[in-house]
Amino acid sequence: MYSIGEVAKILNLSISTIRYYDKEGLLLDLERDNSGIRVFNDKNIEALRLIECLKKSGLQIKDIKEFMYWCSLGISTISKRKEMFFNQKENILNKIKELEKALNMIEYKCWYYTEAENDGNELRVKNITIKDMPKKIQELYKNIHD
Amino acid sequence: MYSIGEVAKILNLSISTIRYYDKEGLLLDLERDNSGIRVFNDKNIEALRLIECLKKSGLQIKDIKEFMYWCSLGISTISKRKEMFFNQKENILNKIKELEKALNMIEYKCWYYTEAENDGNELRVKNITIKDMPKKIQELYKNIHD
DNA sequence: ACTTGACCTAAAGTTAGGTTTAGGTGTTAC
DNA sequence: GTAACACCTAAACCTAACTTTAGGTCAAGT
Repeated sequence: MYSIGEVAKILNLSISTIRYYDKEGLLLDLERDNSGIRVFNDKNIEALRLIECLKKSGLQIKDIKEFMYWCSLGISTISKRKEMFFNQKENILNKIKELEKALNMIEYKCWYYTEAENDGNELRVKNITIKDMPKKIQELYKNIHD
Repeated sequence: MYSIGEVAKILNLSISTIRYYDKEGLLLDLERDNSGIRVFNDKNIEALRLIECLKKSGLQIKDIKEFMYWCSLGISTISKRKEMFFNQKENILNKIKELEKALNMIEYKCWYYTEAENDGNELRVKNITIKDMPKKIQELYKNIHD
Protein backbone atom coordinates (compact mmCIF):
# COMPACT_ATOMS: atom_id res chain seq x y z
CA MET A 1 0.00 0.00 0.00
CA TYR A 2 1.35 3.38 -1.00
CA SER A 3 0.41 7.04 -0.55
CA ILE A 4 0.15 9.33 -3.55
CA GLY A 5 3.47 10.92 -2.62
CA GLU A 6 5.22 7.54 -2.58
CA VAL A 7 3.73 6.58 -5.94
CA ALA A 8 4.84 9.91 -7.38
CA LYS A 9 8.41 9.17 -6.33
CA ILE A 10 8.38 5.57 -7.54
CA LEU A 11 7.05 6.45 -10.98
CA ASN A 12 8.65 9.87 -11.25
CA LEU A 13 5.32 11.58 -11.84
CA SER A 14 4.05 14.69 -10.09
CA ILE A 15 1.36 14.31 -7.45
CA SER A 16 -0.94 16.60 -9.37
CA THR A 17 -0.56 14.48 -12.48
CA ILE A 18 -1.65 11.37 -10.62
CA ARG A 19 -4.63 13.20 -9.13
CA TYR A 20 -5.45 14.44 -12.62
CA TYR A 21 -5.42 10.90 -14.02
CA ASP A 22 -7.67 9.79 -11.20
CA LYS A 23 -10.08 12.66 -11.84
CA GLU A 24 -10.14 11.80 -15.54
CA GLY A 25 -11.18 8.23 -14.73
CA LEU A 26 -7.95 6.42 -15.55
CA LEU A 27 -7.71 4.72 -12.15
CA LEU A 28 -11.09 3.05 -11.84
CA ASP A 29 -10.39 0.76 -8.89
CA LEU A 30 -8.38 3.15 -6.75
CA GLU A 31 -9.44 3.02 -3.10
CA ARG A 32 -9.59 5.60 -0.32
CA ASP A 33 -9.22 5.33 3.45
CA ASN A 34 -11.87 6.54 5.92
CA SER A 35 -10.77 10.12 5.62
CA GLY A 36 -10.80 10.15 1.82
CA ILE A 37 -7.09 9.73 1.23
CA ARG A 38 -6.04 7.70 -1.83
CA VAL A 39 -4.49 4.31 -1.10
CA PHE A 40 -2.56 2.74 -3.98
CA ASN A 41 -1.80 -0.97 -4.34
CA ASP A 42 0.56 -2.74 -6.75
CA LYS A 43 -2.19 -3.14 -9.33
CA ASN A 44 -2.73 0.62 -9.36
CA ILE A 45 0.97 1.18 -9.84
CA GLU A 46 1.02 -1.28 -12.73
CA ALA A 47 -1.94 0.60 -14.20
CA LEU A 48 0.00 3.85 -13.99
CA ARG A 49 3.00 2.24 -15.66
CA LEU A 50 0.74 1.05 -18.45
CA ILE A 51 -0.79 4.53 -18.76
CA GLU A 52 2.68 5.98 -19.32
CA CYS A 53 3.39 3.43 -22.05
CA LEU A 54 0.08 4.06 -23.76
CA LYS A 55 0.74 7.78 -23.64
CA LYS A 56 4.14 7.30 -25.24
CA SER A 57 2.55 5.17 -27.91
CA GLY A 58 0.40 8.17 -28.83
CA LEU A 59 -2.90 7.54 -27.07
CA GLN A 60 -4.74 10.47 -25.53
CA ILE A 61 -6.09 10.53 -21.99
CA LYS A 62 -9.66 10.04 -23.19
CA ASP A 63 -8.64 6.96 -25.18
CA ILE A 64 -6.82 5.50 -22.20
CA LYS A 65 -9.91 6.17 -20.12
CA GLU A 66 -11.96 4.22 -22.62
CA PHE A 67 -9.47 1.35 -22.46
CA MET A 68 -9.66 1.29 -18.67
CA TYR A 69 -13.43 1.18 -18.94
CA TRP A 70 -13.16 -1.80 -21.31
CA CYS A 71 -10.98 -3.54 -18.73
CA SER A 72 -13.69 -3.05 -16.14
CA LEU A 73 -16.23 -4.76 -18.40
CA GLY A 74 -14.26 -8.03 -18.39
CA ILE A 75 -14.30 -10.88 -20.90
CA SER A 76 -16.57 -9.26 -23.48
CA THR A 77 -13.94 -6.65 -24.40
CA ILE A 78 -10.87 -8.86 -24.69
CA SER A 79 -10.78 -8.71 -28.50
CA LYS A 80 -11.16 -4.94 -28.51
CA ARG A 81 -8.32 -4.57 -26.05
CA LYS A 82 -6.11 -6.93 -28.00
CA GLU A 83 -6.79 -4.98 -31.17
CA MET A 84 -5.90 -1.73 -29.44
CA PHE A 85 -2.52 -3.07 -28.33
CA PHE A 86 -1.71 -4.29 -31.82
CA ASN A 87 -2.59 -0.85 -33.18
CA GLN A 88 -0.43 0.89 -30.60
CA LYS A 89 2.43 -1.43 -31.45
CA GLU A 90 2.23 -0.19 -35.04
CA ASN A 91 2.04 3.39 -33.79
CA ILE A 92 5.21 3.03 -31.76
CA LEU A 93 7.05 1.35 -34.62
CA ASN A 94 6.05 4.25 -36.87
CA LYS A 95 7.22 6.78 -34.33
CA ILE A 96 10.57 5.02 -34.11
CA LYS A 97 10.86 5.08 -37.90
CA GLU A 98 10.10 8.80 -37.95
CA LEU A 99 12.75 9.44 -35.33
CA GLU A 100 15.28 7.38 -37.26
CA LYS A 101 14.53 9.45 -40.33
CA ALA A 102 15.07 12.67 -38.39
CA LEU A 103 18.25 11.13 -37.00
CA ASN A 104 19.64 10.78 -40.53
CA MET A 105 19.36 14.53 -41.01
CA ILE A 106 20.80 15.31 -37.59
CA GLU A 107 23.75 12.96 -38.09
CA TYR A 108 24.43 14.44 -41.50
CA LYS A 109 24.54 17.86 -39.86
CA CYS A 110 26.85 16.53 -37.14
CA TRP A 111 29.28 15.50 -39.86
CA TYR A 112 28.79 18.78 -41.76
CA TYR A 113 29.56 20.95 -38.75
CA THR A 114 32.50 18.80 -37.67
CA GLU A 115 34.03 19.41 -41.09
CA ALA A 116 33.13 23.09 -41.00
CA GLU A 117 34.63 23.51 -37.55
CA ASN A 118 37.87 21.84 -38.67
CA ASP A 119 38.05 24.07 -41.74
CA GLY A 120 37.14 27.18 -39.79
CA ASN A 121 34.38 27.91 -42.28
CA GLU A 122 31.58 26.28 -44.27
CA LEU A 123 32.94 27.12 -47.71
CA ARG A 124 34.40 23.71 -48.57
CA VAL A 125 31.86 21.43 -46.89
CA LYS A 126 28.94 23.35 -48.35
CA ASN A 127 30.05 22.41 -51.86
CA ILE A 128 31.01 18.76 -51.41
CA THR A 129 29.09 16.63 -53.91
CA ILE A 130 27.57 13.36 -52.79
CA LYS A 131 30.21 11.20 -54.49
CA ASP A 132 32.98 12.92 -52.50
CA MET A 133 31.33 12.33 -49.13
CA PRO A 134 32.41 9.41 -46.93
CA LYS A 135 30.33 6.25 -47.55
CA LYS A 136 28.44 6.56 -44.26
CA ILE A 137 27.50 10.16 -44.98
CA GLN A 138 26.39 9.28 -48.50
CA GLU A 139 23.90 6.86 -46.93
CA LEU A 140 22.55 9.53 -44.57
CA TYR A 141 22.34 12.04 -47.39
CA LYS A 142 20.38 9.64 -49.59
CA ASN A 143 17.96 8.83 -46.79
CA ILE A 144 17.27 12.52 -46.21
CA HIS A 145 16.46 13.17 -49.85
CA ASP A 146 14.02 10.39 -50.68
CA MET B 1 10.70 28.66 -57.16
CA TYR B 2 7.57 27.54 -55.35
CA SER B 3 4.39 29.12 -53.96
CA ILE B 4 3.35 28.46 -50.37
CA GLY B 5 0.66 26.08 -51.61
CA GLU B 6 3.18 24.03 -53.54
CA VAL B 7 5.55 23.86 -50.58
CA ALA B 8 2.69 22.76 -48.36
CA LYS B 9 1.98 19.86 -50.70
CA ILE B 10 5.64 18.87 -51.11
CA LEU B 11 6.32 18.80 -47.38
CA ASN B 12 2.85 17.76 -46.28
CA LEU B 13 2.47 20.78 -44.02
CA SER B 14 -0.54 23.08 -43.85
CA ILE B 15 -0.25 26.52 -45.41
CA SER B 16 -1.03 28.15 -42.10
CA THR B 17 1.77 26.21 -40.40
CA ILE B 18 4.30 27.51 -42.93
CA ARG B 19 3.04 31.08 -42.47
CA TYR B 20 3.26 30.58 -38.71
CA TYR B 21 6.90 29.46 -38.97
CA ASP B 22 7.65 32.48 -41.12
CA LYS B 23 5.97 34.79 -38.62
CA GLU B 24 7.96 33.21 -35.79
CA GLY B 25 11.21 33.97 -37.61
CA LEU B 26 12.17 30.46 -38.68
CA LEU B 27 12.55 31.38 -42.36
CA LEU B 28 14.93 34.30 -42.21
CA ASP B 29 15.84 34.55 -45.89
CA LEU B 30 12.43 33.96 -47.40
CA GLU B 31 11.70 36.36 -50.25
CA ARG B 32 8.53 38.01 -51.54
CA ASP B 33 7.47 39.15 -55.00
CA ASN B 34 6.35 42.72 -55.82
CA SER B 35 2.88 42.13 -54.45
CA GLY B 36 4.08 40.64 -51.14
CA ILE B 37 3.59 36.98 -51.98
CA ARG B 38 6.10 34.52 -50.52
CA VAL B 39 8.47 32.91 -53.02
CA PHE B 40 10.24 29.76 -51.81
CA ASN B 41 13.48 28.40 -53.26
CA ASP B 42 15.15 25.03 -52.68
CA LYS B 43 17.14 26.40 -49.75
CA ASN B 44 13.92 27.44 -48.02
CA ILE B 45 12.48 23.98 -48.57
CA GLU B 46 15.61 22.39 -47.11
CA ALA B 47 15.27 24.74 -44.15
CA LEU B 48 11.70 23.56 -43.62
CA ARG B 49 12.80 19.93 -43.81
CA LEU B 50 15.42 20.66 -41.18
CA ILE B 51 12.84 22.43 -39.03
CA GLU B 52 10.70 19.30 -39.06
CA CYS B 53 13.67 17.16 -37.99
CA LEU B 54 14.62 19.54 -35.22
CA LYS B 55 11.03 19.54 -34.00
CA LYS B 56 10.99 15.75 -33.92
CA SER B 57 14.24 15.78 -32.00
CA GLY B 58 12.45 17.78 -29.30
CA LEU B 59 13.43 21.39 -30.00
CA GLN B 60 10.83 24.08 -29.52
CA ILE B 61 10.01 26.74 -32.08
CA LYS B 62 11.87 29.41 -30.11
CA ASP B 63 15.01 27.23 -30.01
CA ILE B 64 14.82 26.60 -33.74
CA LYS B 65 14.45 30.33 -34.25
CA GLU B 66 17.61 30.88 -32.25
CA PHE B 67 19.41 28.29 -34.35
CA MET B 68 18.30 30.00 -37.57
CA TYR B 69 19.58 33.27 -36.18
CA TRP B 70 22.95 31.63 -35.46
CA CYS B 71 23.05 30.48 -39.08
CA SER B 72 22.58 34.05 -40.22
CA LEU B 73 25.59 35.15 -38.17
CA GLY B 74 27.95 32.91 -40.16
CA ILE B 75 31.35 31.49 -39.18
CA SER B 76 31.37 32.71 -35.59
CA THR B 77 28.56 30.35 -34.57
CA ILE B 78 29.75 27.14 -36.22
CA SER B 79 30.83 25.52 -32.93
CA LYS B 80 27.54 26.41 -31.24
CA ARG B 81 25.58 24.92 -34.10
CA LYS B 82 27.70 21.78 -34.12
CA GLU B 83 27.16 21.36 -30.40
CA MET B 84 23.43 21.75 -30.82
CA PHE B 85 23.27 18.97 -33.40
CA PHE B 86 25.27 16.63 -31.20
CA ASN B 87 22.88 17.38 -28.33
CA GLN B 88 19.84 16.74 -30.51
CA LYS B 89 21.36 13.48 -31.65
CA GLU B 90 21.46 12.37 -28.03
CA ASN B 91 17.90 13.57 -27.55
CA ILE B 92 16.64 11.51 -30.46
CA LEU B 93 18.52 8.42 -29.29
CA ASN B 94 16.94 8.83 -25.85
CA LYS B 95 13.50 9.20 -27.36
CA ILE B 96 14.01 6.01 -29.35
CA LYS B 97 15.08 4.21 -26.19
CA GLU B 98 11.98 5.42 -24.37
CA LEU B 99 9.77 4.21 -27.20
CA GLU B 100 11.49 0.85 -27.21
CA LYS B 101 10.83 0.57 -23.49
CA ALA B 102 7.16 1.35 -24.01
CA LEU B 103 7.16 -1.18 -26.85
CA ASN B 104 8.20 -3.92 -24.42
CA MET B 105 5.07 -3.34 -22.38
CA ILE B 106 2.83 -3.11 -25.44
CA GLU B 107 4.25 -6.32 -26.93
CA TYR B 108 3.82 -8.11 -23.65
CA LYS B 109 0.19 -7.03 -23.70
CA CYS B 110 -0.17 -8.18 -27.31
CA TRP B 111 0.91 -11.64 -26.19
CA TYR B 112 -1.27 -11.49 -23.09
CA TYR B 113 -4.42 -10.64 -25.01
CA THR B 114 -3.70 -13.13 -27.76
CA GLU B 115 -3.60 -15.84 -25.10
CA ALA B 116 -6.68 -14.45 -23.37
CA GLU B 117 -8.60 -14.32 -26.63
CA ASN B 118 -7.69 -17.92 -27.41
CA ASP B 119 -8.77 -19.05 -23.94
CA GLY B 120 -11.94 -16.96 -24.06
CA ASN B 121 -10.97 -15.39 -20.72
CA GLU B 122 -8.05 -13.92 -18.78
CA LEU B 123 -8.10 -16.46 -15.94
CA ARG B 124 -5.19 -18.61 -17.07
CA VAL B 125 -2.93 -15.95 -18.60
CA LYS B 126 -3.35 -13.65 -15.63
CA ASN B 127 -1.69 -16.24 -13.37
CA ILE B 128 1.16 -17.45 -15.56
CA THR B 129 4.44 -17.07 -13.68
CA ILE B 130 7.47 -15.71 -15.49
CA LYS B 131 9.20 -19.11 -15.79
CA ASP B 132 6.21 -20.52 -17.67
CA MET B 133 6.15 -17.74 -20.25
CA PRO B 134 7.76 -18.24 -23.67
CA LYS B 135 11.40 -17.09 -23.76
CA LYS B 136 10.63 -13.97 -25.82
CA ILE B 137 7.89 -12.90 -23.44
CA GLN B 138 10.14 -13.49 -20.45
CA GLU B 139 12.53 -10.94 -21.94
CA LEU B 140 9.78 -8.38 -22.43
CA TYR B 141 8.50 -8.98 -18.94
CA LYS B 142 11.92 -8.48 -17.41
CA ASN B 143 12.46 -5.26 -19.32
CA ILE B 144 9.16 -3.86 -18.09
CA HIS B 145 9.98 -4.55 -14.45
CA ASP B 146 13.44 -3.10 -14.08
C1' DA C 1 -2.20 23.90 22.19
C1' DC C 2 0.00 24.50 18.04
C1' DT C 3 2.87 23.82 14.24
C1' DT C 4 4.30 20.97 10.55
C1' DG C 5 3.61 18.11 6.72
C1' DA C 6 0.98 15.24 3.74
C1' DC C 7 -3.13 14.83 2.06
C1' DC C 8 -7.90 16.68 -0.09
C1' DT C 9 -11.16 19.55 -3.67
C1' DA C 10 -12.79 22.70 -7.18
C1' DA C 11 -11.68 25.93 -10.21
C1' DA C 12 -8.78 28.91 -12.61
C1' DG C 13 -4.49 29.41 -15.15
C1' DT C 14 -0.72 27.98 -18.32
C1' DT C 15 1.72 26.48 -22.48
C1' DA C 16 3.04 25.25 -27.13
C1' DG C 17 1.87 24.97 -31.50
C1' DG C 18 -0.85 25.71 -34.33
C1' DT C 19 -5.87 26.92 -36.74
C1' DT C 20 -9.59 29.81 -37.83
C1' DT C 21 -11.75 34.01 -39.00
C1' DA C 22 -12.63 38.28 -41.20
C1' DG C 23 -11.49 41.26 -44.39
C1' DG C 24 -8.57 42.37 -48.34
C1' DT C 25 -5.39 42.03 -52.91
C1' DG C 26 -4.09 40.36 -57.49
C1' DT C 27 -4.35 37.32 -61.53
C1' DT C 28 -6.35 34.26 -64.66
C1' DA C 29 -10.65 31.97 -67.08
C1' DC C 30 -14.80 32.72 -69.34
C1' DG D 1 -16.46 42.56 -66.25
C1' DT D 2 -17.04 39.27 -63.12
C1' DA D 3 -16.19 35.01 -60.86
C1' DA D 4 -13.01 31.87 -58.98
C1' DC D 5 -8.61 31.11 -56.88
C1' DA D 6 -4.49 31.55 -54.53
C1' DC D 7 -2.45 34.51 -51.92
C1' DC D 8 -2.04 38.20 -47.83
C1' DT D 9 -2.51 40.11 -42.54
C1' DA D 10 -3.84 40.62 -37.76
C1' DA D 11 -6.04 38.91 -34.21
C1' DA D 12 -8.92 35.76 -31.97
C1' DC D 13 -9.53 31.07 -30.95
C1' DC D 14 -8.48 26.18 -29.82
C1' DT D 15 -6.71 21.91 -27.50
C1' DA D 16 -4.45 18.64 -24.54
C1' DA D 17 -2.34 17.83 -20.53
C1' DC D 18 -1.14 19.49 -16.89
C1' DT D 19 -0.15 22.99 -12.91
C1' DT D 20 -1.31 26.36 -9.66
C1' DT D 21 -4.12 28.47 -6.31
C1' DA D 22 -7.08 28.96 -2.43
C1' DG D 23 -9.07 27.06 1.13
C1' DG D 24 -9.67 23.02 4.06
C1' DT D 25 -8.89 18.20 6.83
C1' DC D 26 -6.20 15.26 9.67
C1' DA D 27 -2.38 12.94 12.39
C1' DA D 28 2.04 13.26 14.60
C1' DG D 29 5.59 15.61 17.10
C1' DT D 30 7.09 19.32 20.75
